[in-house]
This record gives sequence, C-alpha cells and structure tokens, in this order.
Amino acid sequence: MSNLGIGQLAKRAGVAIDTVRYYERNNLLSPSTRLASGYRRYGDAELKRLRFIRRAKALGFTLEDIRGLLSLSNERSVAKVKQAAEAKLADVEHRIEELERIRDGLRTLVKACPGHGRAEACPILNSLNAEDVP
Amino acid sequence: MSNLGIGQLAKRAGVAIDTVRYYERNNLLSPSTRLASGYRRYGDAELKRLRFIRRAKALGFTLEDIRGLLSLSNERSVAKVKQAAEAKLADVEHRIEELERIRDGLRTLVKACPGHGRAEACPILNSLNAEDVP
DNA sequence: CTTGACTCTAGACCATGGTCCAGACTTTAG
DNA sequence: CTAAAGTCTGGACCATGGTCTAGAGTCAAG
Repeated sequence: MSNLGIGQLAKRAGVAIDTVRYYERNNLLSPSTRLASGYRRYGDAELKRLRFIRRAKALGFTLEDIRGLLSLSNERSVAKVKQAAEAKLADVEHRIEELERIRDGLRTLVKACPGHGRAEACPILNSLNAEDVP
Repeated sequence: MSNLGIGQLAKRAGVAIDTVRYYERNNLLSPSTRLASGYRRYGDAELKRLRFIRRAKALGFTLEDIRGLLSLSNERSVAKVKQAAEAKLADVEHRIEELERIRDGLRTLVKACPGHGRAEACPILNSLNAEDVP
C-alpha cells in the first residue's frame, strides 16, 4: 500500500495539487491521515477515489453529481447508481441529438453557399435572419 | 412590427430582464432605439436575435461562440461567412464526437449493471474505480 | 547541518453566466 | 391626478470549478 504526499497523489491521478485541496474543501476527498506536521497522507483508496472523480468528471458529471455517486457507493445502493447513470445517459443523448440537428443545418447551409457574390444570395446569412418559432 | 419594452421582449423570448441587459453589456444584443427617457425599445429583429441566442445557448454554445455566430450576419464578405460557418461546423462535429464517446461509455456501463446487489457487483462503480493509467 | 524541494494555511483572483439591489425616474390605468 | 407597474444605472453578489500567492514550516539528500 502506497503512502503518498499530496504532490505524488496529484501526479498519479493526473490533476493539480490545488485541485486536490479544492476537492477536499468540497468534501470529495480527504487524506487518510496527516503527519504531525499537518502534511496530508493518502493511500490507495484515496488514489482510486480521486481517479474515480476524474473519470466521472470526464463523463460529464458535475462535482455535485460525483458527491452523490460517492455517497451512494458507501450506501451500496446499486439501483440508485444505475438510475443516476441512466439519467446522465439520457441527458447526453439529448444533447447529441440537438447538436446533430445544428450540424445538419450548418452542413446544408455550407453546401448551399456559393462562397462569393452578394450577401443577399448567401443562404447562411438568410438563415440567421429567418423567422423563428417562440 | 412590434415595438417592445425590455420586459415584453424578455417575456416573449423566455429570458429574464436582467439577462437582456447582461447580453447588452456583453455586446450580444442592443435595443433598436431608446426613448427620450432612456427606456430601451426593441423590434422584431431584436426579438429574433434574442431567441437565436437562447436556442444556441441551449445547444451548448458559449456566449462567445454566439457572438461569433451573430457577427456572421454583419460580415460583408460571403467567403468569410462561409469560412466561419465551416469552422463552426467542424467545431460542432467535434463536440458530437466527444459526446458520443461519453454516451458509449455510459451505455456500456448501464447495460452491464444489474441494478441491484452489492456495490462490488456494480460495473459503474467498479469502472469508475478501475486502476487505469491517468 | 544545510539547501532545495515540498507542503501548510488563508485568502485573493479568474472566467462564465447570470441575478439581485437601491434609489431614482417614467409610463400607464383608473 | 394619483398610484401602481415598469425601467433606469451602477455595483454587489452568487455558484461552479478551479488557480495562484504569500509567508511560514517541513522533509530528504548530500
């Protein structure tokens, strides 16, 4: 079992030292112990936990979401964890659909635009000025 | 052509009054005129523009992105407009790809999770706890 | 033991995207 | 005309997720 200082921990997890302390202030991660000097010491559990946080963040969870996930893992409430992941999945899928609509719109405009001539002939400009639905 | 006060405009676009003024401070939207009293007056063009901003924001564009999108319509060079639209298209495509990776990760985890039992059996928690390289 | 690297705390600062407030003035309905 | 509702400005304040600094103390190698 490794016994890491904050710098080593941060390096191994791929985050900044300040971020580790920031997470501590925000109740996401505490050192397993402190030296008499006050230096933080971390073990494998904390390294895992920090990597958990980093990954969950990469998956689009906010720090608050992650606090929730971490506390669920203590409660051993697998159903709730799955629910949270499903909700986040639905959210991500929704955002993809919206972006795909935008992408298709942009593609159509780019294809239709001659790239020269008068502004009134540019479908991109005309589209931005179009009438929208409330 | 409607001639709206800031409250009416905000209401019709579905945003708060303060948000309208905030957008003005940040060069996203100006009133078409002001009354002698200083009261802002908006026309249809501003209402459209504000709705455009709202929708673009809902799609995950930052206000700076939106400033860029909106400035396309001021651009007199059709070639530049087309270029900017192409850049934004590439940007959108990139964002879609990132979200798709996130989506696939979440899907895999959700499928693999039984939704009950001990935490140690939950692949969502286990995956986030996995020991991979930073 | 000394020196350089590391860590401590508290608090300031950053960007983003708002949101709210006070105190004064304007507009509008009755 | 009066009162209520709306708007004005400037500045303070909020949450999120950090990032940086100062000044002091600690640890580890030579």
